[in-house]
Amino acid sequence: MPKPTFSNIAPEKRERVLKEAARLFATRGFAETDMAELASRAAVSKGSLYDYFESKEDLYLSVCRDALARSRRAVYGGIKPDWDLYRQIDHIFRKGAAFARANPEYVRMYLNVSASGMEQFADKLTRDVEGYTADHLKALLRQGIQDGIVRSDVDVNLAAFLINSVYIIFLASLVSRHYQIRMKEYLEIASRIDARSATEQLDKVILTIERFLKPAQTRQETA
Amino acid sequence: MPKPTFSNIAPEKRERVLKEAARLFATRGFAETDMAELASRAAVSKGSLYDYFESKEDLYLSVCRDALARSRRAVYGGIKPDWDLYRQIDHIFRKGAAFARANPEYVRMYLNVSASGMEQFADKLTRDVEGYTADHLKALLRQGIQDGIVRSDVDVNLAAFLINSVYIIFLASLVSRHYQIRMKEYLEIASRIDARSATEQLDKVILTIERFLKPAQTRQETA
Amino acid sequence: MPKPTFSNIAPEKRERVLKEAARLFATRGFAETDMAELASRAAVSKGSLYDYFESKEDLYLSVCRDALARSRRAVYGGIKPDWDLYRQIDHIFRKGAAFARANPEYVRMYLNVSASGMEQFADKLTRDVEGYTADHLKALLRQGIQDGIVRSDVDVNLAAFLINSVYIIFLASLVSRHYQIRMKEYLEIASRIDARSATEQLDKVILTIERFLKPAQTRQETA
Amino acid sequence: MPKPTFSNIAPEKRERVLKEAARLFATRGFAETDMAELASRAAVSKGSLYDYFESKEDLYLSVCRDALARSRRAVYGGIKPDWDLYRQIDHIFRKGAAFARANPEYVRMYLNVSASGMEQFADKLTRDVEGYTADHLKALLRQGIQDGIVRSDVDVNLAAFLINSVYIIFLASLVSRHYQIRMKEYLEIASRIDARSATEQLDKVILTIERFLKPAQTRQETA
DNA sequence: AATGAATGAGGATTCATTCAT
DNA sequence: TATGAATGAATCCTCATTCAT
Repeated sequence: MPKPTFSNIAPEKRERVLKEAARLFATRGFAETDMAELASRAAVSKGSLYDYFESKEDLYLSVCRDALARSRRAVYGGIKPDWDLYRQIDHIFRKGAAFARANPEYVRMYLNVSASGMEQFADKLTRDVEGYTADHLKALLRQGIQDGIVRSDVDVNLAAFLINSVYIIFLASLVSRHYQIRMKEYLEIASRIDARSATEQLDKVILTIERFLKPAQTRQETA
Repeated sequence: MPKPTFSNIAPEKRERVLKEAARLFATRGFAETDMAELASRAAVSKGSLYDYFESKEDLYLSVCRDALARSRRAVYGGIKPDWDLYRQIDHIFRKGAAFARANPEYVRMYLNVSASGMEQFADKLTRDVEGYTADHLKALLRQGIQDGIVRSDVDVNLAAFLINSVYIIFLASLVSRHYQIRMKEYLEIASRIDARSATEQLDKVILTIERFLKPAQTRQETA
Repeated sequence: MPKPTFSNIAPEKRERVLKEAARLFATRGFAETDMAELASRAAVSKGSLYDYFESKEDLYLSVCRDALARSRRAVYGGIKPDWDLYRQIDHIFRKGAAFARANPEYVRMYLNVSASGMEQFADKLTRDVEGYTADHLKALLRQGIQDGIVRSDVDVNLAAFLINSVYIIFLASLVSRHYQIRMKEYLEIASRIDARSATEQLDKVILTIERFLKPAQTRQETA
Repeated sequence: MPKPTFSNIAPEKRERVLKEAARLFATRGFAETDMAELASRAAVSKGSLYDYFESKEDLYLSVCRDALARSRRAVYGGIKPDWDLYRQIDHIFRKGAAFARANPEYVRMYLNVSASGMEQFADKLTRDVEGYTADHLKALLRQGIQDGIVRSDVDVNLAAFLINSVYIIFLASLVSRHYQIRMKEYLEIASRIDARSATEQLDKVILTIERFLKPAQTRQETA
């Protein structure tokens, strides 16, 4: 909830503020981000920042909401409703990974919301963020079972939970130092994780999810 | 690396410092934790804290290392080497969940290391933390394949990565507000996640992992 | 000295600005009053405020002068020149108290001028405010002595000073938290000071002043 | 309620802080006083100020309480319990005036508490300050009536209220620009109010109070 | 005459760390 | 080894005033 002033200013300025805020919050974290530095990077005055947002918290929340909208557009925007579960999962994972590579700051900010001291933001953001994805995945799974392309003994809620967990950790592995190191340790990758190696792993992950979901006969056909 | 002084003081004081530090860091996060408050909670003087540790960073790192040792003991301590993969996974997940419920501060600190601004700690901790688990899981998987209790088409590294990812997210869901809300959204749990409902979900998760790993015939036998 | 612009605008707007300024200055004090808040309460733009007045100081001064004119009209307006001292004092005290109850903000602003940091305003306002009252009271006292209704041994200047002092403190006791508490402590009033109890005390104050001024024989007659 | 630290530091430093705080608060007022300037004047660091006091408010309150104790000691300290009303009033007014001349900052701070925005301080200080004086004056008046040195038709509470009102305004006239100008206007004093002219007026004020309180016969004897 | 976005100096408060005792 | 007073840079936020429209 930015102040009304924020919608009155030049769109480029608005973009600049949101973008630099995301970059800084994603680099330093909420507590360590300095409003003065943010203002100077966004080429606005400190005072203006407070004309646009009630507080640092409000700014953070606004950036998160903006990030959410953007990522949803980027990941879910191109989906055709008639695509089946597997095509949609493939699309979501690939667009998600591409988005994470192009906008690592947004994924970092997502991860930060699970850190200590960020509960206030989780309370205001998480249900919104996760509810959408959860509903989407569950609907797809249910339809998949109905259509016979998903094993009927799959627990829809748990499967959605697990698929999204893998999604989160995979994206996190593209943007957070900790998860990067971890992924390299697990997948025995020596070099920096570049687009190529990321895609390579992504292929395997998607395949694994499919194999896990498809009914026995279907799987054999695929193999 | 605490200073030598830290090993000379009374063990109860040492415990108190580590415990209160973990609690505070896990509640507030690194940046927001106040050394003065920490000192007062641990009933030592601010000066003493700096007699024991080089800096706030050093203290944080020491607490993390201590936490790692404790959690490893709690989770891997009771494992008999001759247990097979499934028995070990069951043990690890259950002990891990119990540990997370008993010591949420340690899991929270783990999560914090993936947040922005914590890269310095990830660089010093992550490989250690993850390497051990990764090696253990991979060895088990390899042995499992050799013994014919794990599907031979499983990619060992990726499977270890995925199993551990699920483990992390599950524990996170027991201690972090964000992941709690998320889990409740996915698994459609209305009430607080208590020991009972956590175990219930855990059973399903463990079962799902098994089903995913076991060769077709084995799975059919199980069913 | 508002700018000429201020006399060109709609009278209702002029009133609104003066009234809201008085209310806010009287509530927060000069330093703590925010020109932005004032503008929004008066439903004018911040820019307009500076079209009407040179500065915050100028606005404050203007409000004080306006308050002075209003209070003089309210208190001295209804006096007939042929009334004697006692009738006029009675009238002044009662109209003054009524004015204070109806417009506490003006009396509060008067009190504020004696606070630290307000010397600039005292220099510009006090002589004006006090000179008028002093002259009036002294003239009345002199006439009273001449007419034999005031003790001849009364020091006119000091008596005027004391009468007005009592007047000030009494009005202050109707509008300022500090003087309210003080009055309740002295006069042992338990409840809020309402119109009834204020009038009751006022009667006694006026009577006391009369008794103090009247020559011995006159006083006995009165008793 | 300063923090315990404040009682641990060197007494000279403690005095310095209280004294410079009183000076600055009395010069600028609460809102306009800068903690940084105060720290530098008291030759302590800004941080230390916050080791001694919870906040600016706490510091202000502490200075007021200290001022109250000092002024009470200065004014009421030398009184012998067997002195009669008139001797005590004479003593109080003269010591009060001397104290105000020697420590104008304390009287200014008293006046500030009645200004807008200072209600929080009035709530915490006024009853204490005024209760003591009120009780003292009322007891003296009651005793005076009993002893036949005070007119029996005097309303004790109101008389105490009025005497103290005159006391307040008189002291205020020694320290506040506004009340100084006002006094000069009323008493037609052209020059600065120095010790001599102040004492001169004080004599008259005390005499007037006496004349107002003494029974008719006594008064005639006095005259 | 009116608007409201923009500015940046200013001000309260915090906190890691030091050091004399 | 223990203490806790001292420091001052750092940081969030405010606000009088200006000025382009």
